[in-house]
Amino acid sequence: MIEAANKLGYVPNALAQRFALRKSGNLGVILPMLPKVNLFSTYYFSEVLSGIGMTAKQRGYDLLLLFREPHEPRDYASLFRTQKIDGCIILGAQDIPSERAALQELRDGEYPFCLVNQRFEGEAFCTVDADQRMGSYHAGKHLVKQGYRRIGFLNGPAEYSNSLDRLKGYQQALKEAGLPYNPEHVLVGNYSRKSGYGLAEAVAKLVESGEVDAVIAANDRMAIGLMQGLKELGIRIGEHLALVGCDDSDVSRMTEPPLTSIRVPFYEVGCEAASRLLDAMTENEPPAPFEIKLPVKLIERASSQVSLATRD
Amino acid sequence: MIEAANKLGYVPNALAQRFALRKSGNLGVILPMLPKVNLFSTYYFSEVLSGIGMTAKQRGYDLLLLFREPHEPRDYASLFRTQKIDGCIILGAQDIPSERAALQELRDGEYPFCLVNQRFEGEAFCTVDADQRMGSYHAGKHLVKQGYRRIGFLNGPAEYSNSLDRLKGYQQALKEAGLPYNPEHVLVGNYSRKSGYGLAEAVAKLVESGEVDAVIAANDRMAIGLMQGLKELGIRIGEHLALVGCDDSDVSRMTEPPLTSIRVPFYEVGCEAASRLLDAMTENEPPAPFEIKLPVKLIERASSQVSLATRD
DNA sequence: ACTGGAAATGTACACGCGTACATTTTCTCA
DNA sequence: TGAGAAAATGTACGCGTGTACATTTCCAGT
Repeated sequence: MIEAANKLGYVPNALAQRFALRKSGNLGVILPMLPKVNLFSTYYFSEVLSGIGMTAKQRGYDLLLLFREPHEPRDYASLFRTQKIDGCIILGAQDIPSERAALQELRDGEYPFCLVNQRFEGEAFCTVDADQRMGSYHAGKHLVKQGYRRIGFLNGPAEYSNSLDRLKGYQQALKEAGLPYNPEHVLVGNYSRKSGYGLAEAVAKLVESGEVDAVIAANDRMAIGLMQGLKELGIRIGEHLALVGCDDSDVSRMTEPPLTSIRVPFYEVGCEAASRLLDAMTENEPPAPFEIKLPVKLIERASSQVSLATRD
Repeated sequence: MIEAANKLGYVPNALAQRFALRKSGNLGVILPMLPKVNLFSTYYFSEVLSGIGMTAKQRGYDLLLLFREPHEPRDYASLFRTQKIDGCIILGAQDIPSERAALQELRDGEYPFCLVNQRFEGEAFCTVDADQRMGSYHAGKHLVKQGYRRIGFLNGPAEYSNSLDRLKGYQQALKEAGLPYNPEHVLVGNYSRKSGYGLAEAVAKLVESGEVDAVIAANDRMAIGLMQGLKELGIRIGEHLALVGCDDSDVSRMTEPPLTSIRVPFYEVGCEAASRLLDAMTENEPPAPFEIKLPVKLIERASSQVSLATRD
């Protein structure tokens, strides 16, 4: 019977199946448009996306890619109302009112969703994140161990919870080492290479005045921009200044000197988010909120070596 | 009437609409799994994907992302048979028998599809590509103009048509400059940084024996790997050897010295592929094959400057 | 051989929309 | 005011599957 159908070339029509089941079978992935203006690294997105994609595939879901243009109103709920998706994962979310409102609407409608790399203070959403706080904590500890005592911090914008996490880890490392926290040693870029480059002068001043001998950057792109800017100003990384990045992206291996960085398991983050979300979707109760933090790892390279610290 | 419906909170059900119309409304994008093993650059995929995504969005199509695992059988046609997609764009296709068979099946079934950055000799498929041949031709001309006369070539595997295109452009540039073509000056990697790194010794020998004073690499990743390997062997780019990459990826700006490279309009490639394919899909005749080649542009940076060439 | 229950098979309907066609209403012009 | 055309509204059905329920078949136990 079944083999007869196969021989006749019958293939079930996914459209009709899904209509009958009232399930789209689609897992939506919402992500900001990222061409040209590479605020986020493509490395980050492709890793997370691959993780989501693999997990969804294994569990029989298709991936619907939903690009959000920068200033488009965030109406995630109608994707559910129109039955285009059965659940969604949101990448590159920001802690701004319109985003919060859109997410609250999802929660109130009991639509299953999961945030990646962004948490919202005071809200019990499902979130999978890397332990960014521990990341910059380890970076700070590492620099202290290498003998650096005047550690600056190059952070990203506050609308990303990761920025706050990283700052906390940095502060914690300073505190444990008995070093003072000085807000003037914290600079803020926007995660782009250019913003790092643009802050090179400010960092140079801090270095030249002896206020700072090491910098932790909140991502590799800014770290690399900073490296380039500092180089033009005659400041050599690994000699005049130690530098630690974050993401352990491809480019961290390609700089001169290679960049010490914090490895974030982005692929696993994607897997975890998809896996948890799909779990919640199969039991059709309102999904229980969770906050996962995956461990990160410091990858030591030459940019944070001991060279200058030993000289005083 | 219509406003009444809106007030009552009616939203049309996309599932039912599509079922009734017998159209999925989905544009499939097939791409190889790319985590960890970064044979392809994430830059390439995210640019092309963004271009496709924007175009599809404007025209009311959703994007269905279909990851293909390396050794999975390529059954693209059943995506159409099950009505999961109405058309598809294939990224990272390879010229190997199983791929050709899968594509021929699509064509025989008159399923609309478009290849990106891969052409198949002897087949009339729809293709959008960058003019890679002109790219390495310009690179060659540029190096000749800078005074280099012993130009080597670091290519990628032959199952990508772009590799052959680039080789042809390289040969053409040599010919026009009256320089001999020597197959021993062509090395083959696999587009990964590591493969470039691994070929550094071979290149070093060619440089030290005076057989080669410049190299064109088929992508930036291999060029950067090569740079790193050569550096460890004491050969300095821009001094002992000129180097040109291809892709003009982010990293080309981050190397030391910055890498001359060929800018490929990947975003536009994505737009063009999606746009043409959607055009073909709306007229529901069997799609007329096309082969588009988008122009590329040489971006001159320090890695191919005149420094050594002027010294002899 | 008869009964009871499990398994296999058959049947009818619902899902929510688009569409074609029938019906009603509105409008135009004589 | 009425005829005719044009527009608005109403109605019925089909799309291909899942599912619940009715029916039949099968089989074991007595």
